[in-house]
Amino acid sequence: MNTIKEYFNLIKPNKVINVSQGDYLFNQNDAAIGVYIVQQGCIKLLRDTIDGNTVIFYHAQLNESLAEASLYSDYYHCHARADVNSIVEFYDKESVLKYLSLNIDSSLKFIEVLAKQIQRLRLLLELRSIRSARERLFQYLKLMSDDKGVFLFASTYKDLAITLGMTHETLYRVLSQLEKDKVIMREANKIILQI
Amino acid sequence: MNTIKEYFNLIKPNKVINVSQGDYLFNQNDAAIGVYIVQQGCIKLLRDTIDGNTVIFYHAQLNESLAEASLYSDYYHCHARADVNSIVEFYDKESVLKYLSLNIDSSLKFIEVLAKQIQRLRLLLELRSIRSARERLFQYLKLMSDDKGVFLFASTYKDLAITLGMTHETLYRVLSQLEKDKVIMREANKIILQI
DNA sequence: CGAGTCGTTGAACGGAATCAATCGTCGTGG
DNA sequence: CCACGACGATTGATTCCGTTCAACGACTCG
Repeated sequence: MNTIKEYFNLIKPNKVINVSQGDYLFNQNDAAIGVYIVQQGCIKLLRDTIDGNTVIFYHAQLNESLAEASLYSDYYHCHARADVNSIVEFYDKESVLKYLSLNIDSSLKFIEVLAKQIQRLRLLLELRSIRSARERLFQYLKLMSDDKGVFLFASTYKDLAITLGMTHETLYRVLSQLEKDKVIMREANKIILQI
Repeated sequence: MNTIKEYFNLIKPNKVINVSQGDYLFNQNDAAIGVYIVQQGCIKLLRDTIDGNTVIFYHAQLNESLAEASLYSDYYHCHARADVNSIVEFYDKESVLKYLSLNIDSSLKFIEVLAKQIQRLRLLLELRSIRSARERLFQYLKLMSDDKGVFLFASTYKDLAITLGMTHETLYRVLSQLEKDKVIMREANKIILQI
């Protein structure tokens, strides 16, 4: 639903790229040559901060686009890394811009995708303004879980910690705290909110 | 340059609204009825977190649009408050969407504005991942200052503290620390980086 | 099998939040 | 017009929570 793929099908990808686990699709400050759509696997957008920490902006999943924001920028502003072996389609910038300028429906869809991105980023920013680690995690889980209170995570706890702006040690601690207080239950790769 | 105003001039605003200092143009969870462009003054987009803190997403200045991201959403996701007496133009959602669907150039410009927003938000998120308050402030100043190292702030120190995700007390402390260490100089409403 | 990484817990430290108090300024209303 | 209140700017003292450093078991992958 939040994918642009369906509105993007009149244009052919320039190429299809295999990215092995751990490899970078592109790096921060590389020339921004185009956008990508994930066909298989998952690409993570991240940046390294001056003090050696990491920020994760986005996990691009199946059919989701990435680097859209770089359409109007000369270089990429973050790294794109594959956590698992992944396949992505590449669309060069000129073709995309031309395509958008000819297909108003796609442009509108693109606007929608970008607007959603903005809301997602604002949400992350809001979360970061919650000082308490426990509360920050709890609010995140509440936001990200489905109506049954189930939160599935594709990624690792370490990544979750990064997303939440805390160390993984702190995350483990607040997780077991919340579990002890019967606020959550943990299973294989899901967390269940007790409401 | 980052304003949509110039590409938005074929459409007439539904109305022009005066917002007095301290008043809210709209509140979080109000029905999203349209977008606004600042004609005079400054509108701040903000949200309150669960623990009583505040997040500032954006300061919309002259000719900048606000609430664009709400075009595809049923309600506003944040508050919009005027810090000074301000005047804004209002464009209802349907007209804007219709206008965009008829004017490909405006759509593309809109995409550009949204892309810039995303990059700004990512920057803020990156800043939030810097743990040390001093370093966080320093990086912010480096990013936001001009090539002479001058950072002008329209707003107050308190708002700056909120933007940086720290208390105003902490901000004052690191400010005077940086000043003592001759990293910055402070004047009326500017901060000058010594490089 | 060993290297590497994730998940987990413990102990100690440090830095930012919190609480508190003061000063200056600005606007307002009696 | 001046007193008063509100709020921004500033600094001090104390507390507390998250980081940091460290160690260990489990698991995977080459």
